[in-house]
Amino acid sequence: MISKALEEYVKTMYVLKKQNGNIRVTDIANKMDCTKPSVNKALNNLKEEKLVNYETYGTIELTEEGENLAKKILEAYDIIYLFFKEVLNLEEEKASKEAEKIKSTMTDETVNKLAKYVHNVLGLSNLNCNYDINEERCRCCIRRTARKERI
Amino acid sequence: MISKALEEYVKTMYVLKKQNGNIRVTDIANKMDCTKPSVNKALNNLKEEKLVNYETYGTIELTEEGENLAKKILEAYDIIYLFFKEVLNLEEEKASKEAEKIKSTMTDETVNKLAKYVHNVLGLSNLNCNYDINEERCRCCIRRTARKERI
DNA sequence: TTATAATGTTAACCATAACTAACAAAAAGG
DNA sequence: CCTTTTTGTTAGTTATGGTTAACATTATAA
Repeated sequence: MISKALEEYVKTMYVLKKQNGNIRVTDIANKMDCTKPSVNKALNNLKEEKLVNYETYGTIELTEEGENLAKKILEAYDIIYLFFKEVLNLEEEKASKEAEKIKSTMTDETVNKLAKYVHNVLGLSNLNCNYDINEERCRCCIRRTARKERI
Repeated sequence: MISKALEEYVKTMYVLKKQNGNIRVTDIANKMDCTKPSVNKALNNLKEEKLVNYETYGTIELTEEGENLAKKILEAYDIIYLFFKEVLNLEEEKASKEAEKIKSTMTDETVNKLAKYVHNVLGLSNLNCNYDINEERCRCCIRRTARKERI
C-alpha cells in the first residue's frame, strides 16, 4: 500500500493529463502547492512502485496501474463529496475539503456502500444500482456530474 | 493544530483514565501498540502543547484542554461509527476501522451535521435534536450507547 | 545559433514519528 | 533493607515527506 501523500500525486497527475494532455513537474508542484524537488522525489518513489513511467528529463506518464489508482481515488472523492453536499447539506467548499481528507482512507467496500446509499437517498434510486468503482460511468446517474464539477 | 498522531495519544490517555483511574506510559504503549520511548516523546510534545501535565517519573494527567480534545475525538468517532454501522450497514469491525481513520479529520460542523442526520435516519428522530459535540450527553439518544460499546 | 528563460534534478537539511539499545528510577518481594 | 523486577527515560537510528540552494538541461526568442 502506498502512502496517502503519494496517492495525492497520482491523482494530481491524472487530472493534469486530462486537462493539459501532458504531465509536468512544475504543474504538479503548482497544483499541489509544493516545490519541484518534492515532486521529483515523489516521482522516483512512484516509479519504484510502477505507478509512473518516466526517465530523467523525460515525459511523465501514469502506468495503467497508476491510472486505475487515480480513478479509484477520484471516484471515492466524488461519492463522498456528494454525500456531504447533497445529503448533509454542507457548503460546496466544505464538502470538498472534507471529501479530500477522507477519500484516501476508505476501503472500496465502504465507498461502494456509500455510493449506493447516496444514490438511493437522492431519489436517483434504483435499488439495483450497478455502481462499481472500476467502471467508467455509473449507469444510473451521479458520477459524471460530480466528476465534471471538480475537474 | 496538533497532529493526528498526538491526538491519538490524547484519546488513549482519556480512555485509560476512565478505565484505570490513572495513566501510565506502559499502558499507553500497550493500547497503542507502540514502544515506551514513543509514548515518552509524545508526552513531552503534549506537555509543550499544554494538553498534558506531567513531570519526569511523575503522574500523567490530561489538562482540561486535553480532556476536551479527547471528548471531541471520541464524540466524532461515536457518530461516524454509528453512521457506518447502522446507516451503511458495515460490519462492526469495519465500521470501527473506518471511523478510526476519519474521526480526526472532520470539522466540528461536519460532525454535528452528521450526528443530526444519523439521529433522524435512525428514527430517533427529533428534528430539534440538541446534539452538541461539547455536551456530556446527547439529549435524545444515541451518544451514550455508542460510547459504552467502545470503551 | 547562441544567450536567456523556464524547467527539472541533485544535494543537504529539517521535522515528525516511529524504532532499538542502554540506562535510571521506583516498586515489590524476600 | 537490599535485590530484583517493572516502569520510565535518554540517546542514537530510520523512514517519510517536506524544504532551500545550487546546478543541469531543455526550450524560446533575438
